[in-house]
Amino acid sequence: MSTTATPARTEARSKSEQAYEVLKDRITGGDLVAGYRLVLSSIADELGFSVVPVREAIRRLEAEGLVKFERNVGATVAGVDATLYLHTMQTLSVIEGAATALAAPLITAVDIDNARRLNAELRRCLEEFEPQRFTRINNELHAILYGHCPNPHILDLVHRGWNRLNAMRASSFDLVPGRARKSVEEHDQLIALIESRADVHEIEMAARAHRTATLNAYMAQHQQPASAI
Amino acid sequence: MSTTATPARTEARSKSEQAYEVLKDRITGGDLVAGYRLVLSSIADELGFSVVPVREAIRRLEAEGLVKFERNVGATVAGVDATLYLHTMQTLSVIEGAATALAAPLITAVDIDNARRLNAELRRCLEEFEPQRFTRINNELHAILYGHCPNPHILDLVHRGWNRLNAMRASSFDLVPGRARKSVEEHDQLIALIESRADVHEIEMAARAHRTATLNAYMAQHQQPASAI
DNA sequence: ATGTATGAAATCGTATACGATTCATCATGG
DNA sequence: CCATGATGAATCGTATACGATTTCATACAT
Repeated sequence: MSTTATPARTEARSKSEQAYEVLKDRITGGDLVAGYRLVLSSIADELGFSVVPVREAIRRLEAEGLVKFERNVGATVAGVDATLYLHTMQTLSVIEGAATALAAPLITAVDIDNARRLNAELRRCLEEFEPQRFTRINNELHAILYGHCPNPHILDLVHRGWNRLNAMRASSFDLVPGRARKSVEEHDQLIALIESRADVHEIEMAARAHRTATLNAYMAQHQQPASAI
Repeated sequence: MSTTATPARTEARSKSEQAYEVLKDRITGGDLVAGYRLVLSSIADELGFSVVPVREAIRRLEAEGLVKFERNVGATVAGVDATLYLHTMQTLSVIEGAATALAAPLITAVDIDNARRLNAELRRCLEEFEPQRFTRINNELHAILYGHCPNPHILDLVHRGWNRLNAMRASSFDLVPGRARKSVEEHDQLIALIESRADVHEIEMAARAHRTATLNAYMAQHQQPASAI
């Protein structure tokens, strides 16, 4: 305690980080719709900070692709352009596929159990029609599968991809009607593959295909050509 | 003189960007050795700027992994830890493989010609022993192969990966003696594969293997276990 | 009526100033 | 002699202030 009253805890995160967390949560949580304009002074006032840390937070969000920043004009929440969605999904298919493959050899029996439990939850969400919950559980399930990836860079890229995707409200499954059910089945196959210690390359391709299938379903519904990889 | 003499050209980049460019060039150019300490006020004085834009530039470099930043302590040029090198190479192998595969169908005959010319240059660099030039030409050659990748996210990740790698002086080939010669041969095979419009998956695996081979050579020399993917 | 010039308002960009934190140094007691 | 706590310098974190740029509305001329 430096002065007397307030402990001034050294572990307290900086205001830049606080602003970053708040804005990130709002964007990925869907509170801020795409195209929403982020004005530095307004946000600063609301948070009780100065504009400087807010500015830094926004630049950081820009680097992660969650907001678009134009010089001397301002920042807006990144839009959901169809091609942007395509590119994000494609990138994530590659990265998450690799992450899942790298994590597969290190997965434990407990992880497998948890994954199966979550997938059962997903089935229940389907029956009771809880899309919100479905999306959340789906995130957790995949996080288990790629979580042991020993390469922090790749892990970081996966997280960024998921963030961007979550920011695009109507998270994949709302967009394509029949997709969710198939997705759950693919989870079963993928989990079985990992459990059996299959070839890492096979696992990678399965994980990639799982995501690419969602993408293709989306593309088919929106009548656009899908590029193969 | 901002009022009358100088038109105050609107195209001038902001000081943040200028600082970013300068620092990035110094780091990737090898002028700043790993571990070098970046003090805000010193850099600001040297560039004639205030600390604010310099700070922003450094945070941006941090996001790209070129500098390490510690709160209330300062920034240092990111180190060349062996495991960091491994992780960066592994990530790049995945990303660049995908980028090359996605770009392959869009490549032109001119590109193929240029690639072959550059690879011939590489051979000459080997004979005349010009490692610096080899690294530069090698960059250009790969840039041609993945350049047409239609996914800007993936392209961006590739560039970041190369930046990080370039920042690690002793760029791969100085580290492993016999590797460069084999690398040139693999280029020939990869170019032929792309020219023949081979299966994109095959191209992806070849491009990935090309980079993984460099990584494995490095690992073998440093007696560490290589993880398979 | 439409296009263009002019002005004001909004917002960003940067400089300066000061408080907060970390780290090293040194004195002090065991 | 070593451990521990105080003290100071170096550096980062943020607030405030002001200048620069963009944008939009308005008035004017064609």
